[in-house]
Amino acid sequence: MLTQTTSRAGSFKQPTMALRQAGPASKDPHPGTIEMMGALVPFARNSEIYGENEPADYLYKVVSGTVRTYKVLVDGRRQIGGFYLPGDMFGLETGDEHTFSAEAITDCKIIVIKRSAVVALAARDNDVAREMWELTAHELQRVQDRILVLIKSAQERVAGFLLEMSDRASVGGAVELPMSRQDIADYLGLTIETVSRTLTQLEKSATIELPTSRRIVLRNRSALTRLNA
Amino acid sequence: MLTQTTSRAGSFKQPTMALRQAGPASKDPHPGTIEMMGALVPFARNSEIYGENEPADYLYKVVSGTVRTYKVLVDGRRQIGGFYLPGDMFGLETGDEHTFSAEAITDCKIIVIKRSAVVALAARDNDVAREMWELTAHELQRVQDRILVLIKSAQERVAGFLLEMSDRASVGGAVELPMSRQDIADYLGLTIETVSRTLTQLEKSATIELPTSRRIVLRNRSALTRLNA
DNA sequence: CGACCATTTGATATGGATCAAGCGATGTGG
DNA sequence: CCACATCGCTTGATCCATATCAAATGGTCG
Repeated sequence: MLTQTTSRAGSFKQPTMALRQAGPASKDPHPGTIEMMGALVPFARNSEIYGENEPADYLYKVVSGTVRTYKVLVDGRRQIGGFYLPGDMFGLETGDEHTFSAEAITDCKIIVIKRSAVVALAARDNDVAREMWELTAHELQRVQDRILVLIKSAQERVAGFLLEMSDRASVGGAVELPMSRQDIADYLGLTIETVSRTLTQLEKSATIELPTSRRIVLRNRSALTRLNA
Repeated sequence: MLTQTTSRAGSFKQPTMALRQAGPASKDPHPGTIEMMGALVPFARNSEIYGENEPADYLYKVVSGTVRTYKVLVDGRRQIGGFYLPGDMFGLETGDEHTFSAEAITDCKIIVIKRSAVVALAARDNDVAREMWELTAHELQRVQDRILVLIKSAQERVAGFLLEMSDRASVGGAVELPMSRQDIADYLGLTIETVSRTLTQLEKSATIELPTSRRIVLRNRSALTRLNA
């Protein structure tokens, strides 16, 4: 069902990074403290950040670039869990192991934070514990919303996606898509052909413009909102 | 798309309950403390426990019976967020308002816990804060899994549902379904007809038995697992 | 320029939705 | 206690949105 487009280019994984350990960060913490506890690590386009079933020893925060998390089913279908843009945290899935894999879609700079340090700190500092709770709750909200997306029609999914991205990756009137059609399809639970067709359809109805395949101008936002049902 | 089967029978909502307030529970807390802070409230079959967009002032834990959470889209489609059986907590969605509604599928007894009390306690007690984090993370895990379900075929969804329910509501070899076909359909993102047809199909292939429509015997669990892909 | 990869476009197939009856269990009123 | 209405479920016939298969186009990089 999926033609394994997912290139696994320079699979270099956890690059034995010199983590600046939590050190003095333990005193005087405040909201936003958590990211102070990590090291800034660069990841190349298409490189793996972590793999499914690996121990979830780290949390991640995007500084620049875009990340996708995903899961590949036995039959090859790939479901993208989410796209993470600068400012977003990811990797805070539940248990001891990651339930998704994560890859850099573009070259990225990512803050990598040792989970044990956060957990230890959270045990002493309520603000940190609450920040973790809030981050998890926020992620829960995001995933809840995705469930609603997956029961909608192709038009509704694509319209919703465009609106979502325009809120998150808008650069002067246009949406700049860092991800491929295959990524979008696997995110929305559609095929690339359906995504492509839906976009051209929206273009023909003057709802959007497609200067290039990765750049989209929303011409009629209310029409999209209406489609979003 | 949905023939609003969702009866709103005795819509009596928050029954001005005399909440046994947190009182002495604030001292000596330990894992599992949270539920000690609530009152046991009965809800009748099909009654609303809370509505979408209502302030999320309470958390809930099922003692007996079954609960569904759901959301109705503008066009009438209904998506069930989850089924909650004895021992399960629900209502811990993110922000200040519930993003789903909750109804009793059967007569229920439910522990109702004031959120503000939990939050206040969590601010002082790390174990409580961590318990909340874990509960939220657990719910996140559950919703993550549901996303994968929604990209699968009808057979896969139904097979997965049966396996899930047999782990959760098995009574001596048979699965006892508290919910209607419409509930199952709205949970899996299918129609009642497709759910029904898939079940008869599984019955014909001797994978399951259907002594009654609400009672299902799994005859060939490995076949279901295989279908579950 | 030519090879390659991403995207679009076209033709056809199909799984599940929709529309429409039928059927069995449950409950109600005569 | 039975006739009948109701409700939840199943089954059948048809339709349609999206997948699948296939090919053309366009953009990028050596």
